[in-house]
Amino acid sequence: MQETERISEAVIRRLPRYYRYLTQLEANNEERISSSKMSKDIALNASQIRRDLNCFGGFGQQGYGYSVSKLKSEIERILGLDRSYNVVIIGGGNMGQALVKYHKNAKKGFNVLMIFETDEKMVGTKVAGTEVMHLHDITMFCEKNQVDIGVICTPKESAQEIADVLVGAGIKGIWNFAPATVLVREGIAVENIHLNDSLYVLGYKLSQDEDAENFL
Amino acid sequence: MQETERISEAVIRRLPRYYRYLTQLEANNEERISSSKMSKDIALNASQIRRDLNCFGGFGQQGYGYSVSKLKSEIERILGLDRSYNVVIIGGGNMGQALVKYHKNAKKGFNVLMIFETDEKMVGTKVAGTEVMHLHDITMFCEKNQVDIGVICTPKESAQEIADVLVGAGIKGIWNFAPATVLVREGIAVENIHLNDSLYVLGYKLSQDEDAENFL
DNA sequence: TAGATTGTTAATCGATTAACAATC
DNA sequence: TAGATTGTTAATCGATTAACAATC
Repeated sequence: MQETERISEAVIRRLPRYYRYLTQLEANNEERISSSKMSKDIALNASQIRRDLNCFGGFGQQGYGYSVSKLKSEIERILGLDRSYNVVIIGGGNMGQALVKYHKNAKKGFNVLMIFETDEKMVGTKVAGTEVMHLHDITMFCEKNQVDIGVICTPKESAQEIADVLVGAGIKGIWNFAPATVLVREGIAVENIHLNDSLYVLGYKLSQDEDAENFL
Repeated sequence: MQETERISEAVIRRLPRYYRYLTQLEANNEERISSSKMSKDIALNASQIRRDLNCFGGFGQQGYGYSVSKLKSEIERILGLDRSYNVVIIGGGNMGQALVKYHKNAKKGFNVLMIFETDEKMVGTKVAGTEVMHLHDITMFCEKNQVDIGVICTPKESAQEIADVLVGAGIKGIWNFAPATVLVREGIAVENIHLNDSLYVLGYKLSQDEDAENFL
């Protein structure tokens, strides 16, 4: 049981990156990979890679490296990609619609059961084959269908309120696309996608690089 | 000139959060704010907040706190929200389309000039009022229109190739939505939005919380 | 002035990297 | 066996937090 010591968030956030890389290696029929080769390809320190992977158990072999397929399936297991989740989307605007389509096409394991809206004109219609239900039925629906994850795609004003409702309805994770900080009780996981924030940071970096060039 | 010492990325990534909070305070007609009140409301350590803000100069006043409007406009300036950027989107699929609409509605300062596609059926049409041009004209277009930012919304296979083309065409920043690591030369800024990665991390956290509950 | 709150230094904590012994 | 590469300890680096003097 190597997993007793809590794994830091920094490590977890690198796992999907390893996973993407391993998927690519597998597609190229590579059988083995060393931390030093990996280091070059994905621009992470080799020590760090070995340390990260070792958090979950000794997947490697001295003198050989790591088996691509074994490592890939271990990361799959750690990230829970072998499990499946029930998902609802709140808000049927641009982002909500894009996410429904995205899930339909690509994401196994995350089943979008329903979209919730307050706009009466949308209620009863379908978006990419997924039904739209009125928001006031969300608690009932989530309880009945054992929903794991709520995706918040509403305007920022309603984000916290929706989060509270979701948590009340027994949801365990929130994927938040609203440009607002949502606070939840311990034991509930929140992942934020703050598009604005990211764009602002990009803007900042651009101006920094400009300064650096003017300085030369 | 306090900005000589390089500001860490961790600090920069908190600025949009401060900014969101200040916008909200301003909407509520709050004139002043202390680091301790802020700390409670956005769940960050008060020392950290003071330290972060002080990276850019002494915006506060002992015994009083910070002026909401002054602090907000300082952060605006630091993040470059007073500037404006020329943007192109590469890939007119779900995500590309959602982003065009998003920018039309909400984002001042980021002007989407053109969408690029390889799908001949889309070329020449418009998405939410923005024209679609064939990808093979992208270099010419970017050079002619002084494009600052390229948004990659293509499948992962073409992401690196597109990034290389963009950099070759003089672009300074990349907003990457493709689930792939893009590597660029120094001086080019990249911001990644890896939706899959974020969802995987959410899945991981869910299973951790489950474990914790079983342990009780 | 007294009270409040910043700006800043010092202490702590955690994450990254280097180094190397273990071992395939 | 010799060479390669991991797993792991030790060293470094950077970020966070606590404490408090400065000052409004």
